[in-house]
Amino acid sequence: MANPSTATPQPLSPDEESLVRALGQVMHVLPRAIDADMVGDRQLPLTEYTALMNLSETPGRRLRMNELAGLCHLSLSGMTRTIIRLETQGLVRRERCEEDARGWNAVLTDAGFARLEESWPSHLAAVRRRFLQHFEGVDLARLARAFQRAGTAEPTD
Amino acid sequence: MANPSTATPQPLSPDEESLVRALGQVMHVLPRAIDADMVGDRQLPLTEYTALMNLSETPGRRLRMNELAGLCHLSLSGMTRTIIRLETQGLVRRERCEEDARGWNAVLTDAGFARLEESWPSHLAAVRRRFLQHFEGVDLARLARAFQRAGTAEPTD
DNA sequence: AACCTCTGCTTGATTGGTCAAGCAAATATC
DNA sequence: GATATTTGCTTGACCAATCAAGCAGAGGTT
Repeated sequence: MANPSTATPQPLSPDEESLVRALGQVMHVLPRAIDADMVGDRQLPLTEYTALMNLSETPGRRLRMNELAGLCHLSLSGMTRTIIRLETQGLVRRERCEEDARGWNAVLTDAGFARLEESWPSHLAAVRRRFLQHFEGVDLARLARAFQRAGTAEPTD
Repeated sequence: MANPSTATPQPLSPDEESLVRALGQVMHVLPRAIDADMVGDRQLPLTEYTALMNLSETPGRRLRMNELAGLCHLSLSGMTRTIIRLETQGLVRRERCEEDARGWNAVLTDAGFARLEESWPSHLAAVRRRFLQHFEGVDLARLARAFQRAGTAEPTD
């Protein structure tokens, strides 16, 4: 990508403009709102909830730090720190990886699973109230595909 | 909000589930990608760009800290710090507010405006490539309205 | 088997944000 | 018009994330 903006692209149309602005606002408001709902409700911040949730969906309820970080959209060091927080609460335990002694597995404890079960209704409700509720009548599957493209695709140069 | 999750709401459908996951990813990836494009291109981080942009769209190219913070989706103290960064680069100047001596106006300097003009093609290109491009064929106006609701609405209890 | 080099994770330093406390000007109340 | 309260912004303390450097185990090459 030597100089991606040699030619100035088409300015945004009014619809594009308001979509971009609205997305900016949602990206700011939504995680805070959901996090606040959950913390107020069950004392479990969104980052930690996400980690527990991803662990719970996995056979053996365990994941390598690497993979978990990817699933949580966190850097490896951010993940380390999150797991440490969870470990001190007894919600997660770390075990050396059997096939590769450099690796660690984060393992969901029974307490962690219980905590997750306790929290998920609160999370679910927050997601519905704060987000999904406002998309009645929108083609969700199509929208999801568009977001997946935007989230994963490399930009066309 | 005494206990918003007394009744467990309906679990997410597969479409809802993947929309939520995809949104999570986009919220993580998109600002970083755009910011990286812009920093690589013009050395102007997204937060600072947003501040300059909002100032430029205003009569007199000036705004009270309060209003600017709202437009930039930043806390007042976060805004103070951003403006300080911009001030040391000479892109913004602060002036006591005439009608209310407690208040400050952030004023876009000529250098700041020039910097913005220099950067906006890069920002525009990034937004198109990283985001809008993936929404061909989607009803943008309708989508924008849904996001506005999600961003501004108080949740229904 | 001794030696790179690579990989998986942690740790230290920094950053960009938040909240709470502080300060100075404005406004209301008596 | 003095005092109390509120408002607008800044400052200090903190926090959760990042990046870069470090360390220990794995794996190849000779």
